[in-house]
Amino acid sequence: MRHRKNSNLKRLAQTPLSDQIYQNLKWSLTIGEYEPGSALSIRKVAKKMGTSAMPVREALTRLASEQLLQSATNRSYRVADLEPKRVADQFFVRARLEGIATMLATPNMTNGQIDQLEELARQMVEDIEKDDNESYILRNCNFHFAIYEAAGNEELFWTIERLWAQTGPFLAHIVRDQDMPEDWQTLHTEIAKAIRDRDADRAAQLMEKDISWSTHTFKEMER
Amino acid sequence: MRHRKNSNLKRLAQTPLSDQIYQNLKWSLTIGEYEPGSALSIRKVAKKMGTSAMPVREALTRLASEQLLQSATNRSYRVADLEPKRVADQFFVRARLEGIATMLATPNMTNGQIDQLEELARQMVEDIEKDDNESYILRNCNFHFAIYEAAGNEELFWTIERLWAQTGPFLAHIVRDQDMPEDWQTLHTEIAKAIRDRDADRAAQLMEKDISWSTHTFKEMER
DNA sequence: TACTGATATCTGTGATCACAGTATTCTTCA
DNA sequence: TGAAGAATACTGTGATCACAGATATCAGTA
Repeated sequence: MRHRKNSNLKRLAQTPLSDQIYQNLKWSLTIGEYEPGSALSIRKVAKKMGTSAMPVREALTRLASEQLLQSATNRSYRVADLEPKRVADQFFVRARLEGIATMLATPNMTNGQIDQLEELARQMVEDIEKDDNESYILRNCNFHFAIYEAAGNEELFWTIERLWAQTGPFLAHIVRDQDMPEDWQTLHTEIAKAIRDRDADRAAQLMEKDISWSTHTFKEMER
Repeated sequence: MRHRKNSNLKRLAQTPLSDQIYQNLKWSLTIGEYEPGSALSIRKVAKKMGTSAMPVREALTRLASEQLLQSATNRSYRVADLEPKRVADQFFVRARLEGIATMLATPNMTNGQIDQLEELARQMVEDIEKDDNESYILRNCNFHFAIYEAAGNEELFWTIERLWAQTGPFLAHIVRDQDMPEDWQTLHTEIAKAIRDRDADRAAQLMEKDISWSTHTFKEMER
């Protein structure tokens, strides 16, 4: 009687366990559920997920391959804990790519989609007032990705998605610990407005501003 | 008597077999050794490498995770064979990122490094005249990466490296089958000159031109 | 000859074990 | 009480097996 113990993850039609675990962990990283530097052991995660070590191991090596996790030799996997310079580099690349994506998206978005952006922006202001960081992080994520999806460039979307997962743990750290600059309250509303006006250059510029604030924060931490 | 049969890959100090295989295959993809669509079976690659299936399997899932390989359910892994639109999207992202990297690199490069660029550009002209495609591909790769390394942004470098591996099989296909436009002979020399003049904008512009030629080629294949 | 259906082979995936390192804990001695 | 060293528990990695689904091969029929 081997195999198939009772498991939390069912074997869904055709999607391998390792994929489910990979997606699962990647999302957790994106929304900052793990602190930078925290350890993830194969067997422990496997126990938590209710599977054998095998699929977890694949998921972790994949995440490490995308530099979301770090792996020293014969040491447990850890959530990447990078030099401030490196994190700033990541935010720099994000700023550029997301600017480009915004420029591409601006003429493509329907008025209905822009309505949703404005609604999200409004709710995010509420989140800040209520000090609800977790909700803010989620809505911020939805806001941005709604735009990038409209850009219509799969490769661009996918690259940005990876960068979000990479910077996720750090951004969450900032949002939770630091005071957010005041214009963050209005920035997302302005972005939605620029898209409404079909002003691609301004939308892209605001988007880069939104992200590069994080860049500056990390460059200052370097000192 | 299990384990450790005679293997082509030695267990080098601290670098896992799966890493070696991963790097090995990734490089092969970058320089276009595999045709898009060709199959890679875990057990066959393992036999060729002289290892068990285990490390090969990790390498292949990692490559698939980075979209260098495709994996249908219960089917063998294949070198990505993408829609022309998707490939064009990849080249678009590459063009932008490599433009940015060139701009960052221009003020950083030493005169000695620029000498090397010019030498490479000169040799590439020879390669075209001698119709030595494989040598051209290698030198082209070295030329570009020498610049991106000088940009001093690890994240940017790494993202571009991944995109090269993704577009590698397609670019090699173009270089081998199509006639290259005439200004390719002089483009790299011009890029080196612009960097020598410390004209970052012009260097970036030329770099984007170099890459976007591939974009247009693939957009035309779409029809 | 052309089509059909059964059989054999090959595919990735998950589980399990063996191993060699690393980290931790616990004991022992001063 | 303190430090040092041995023993134990834990880590990722590689090999091997079991399994189910997909593919290819080949025989038998019309």
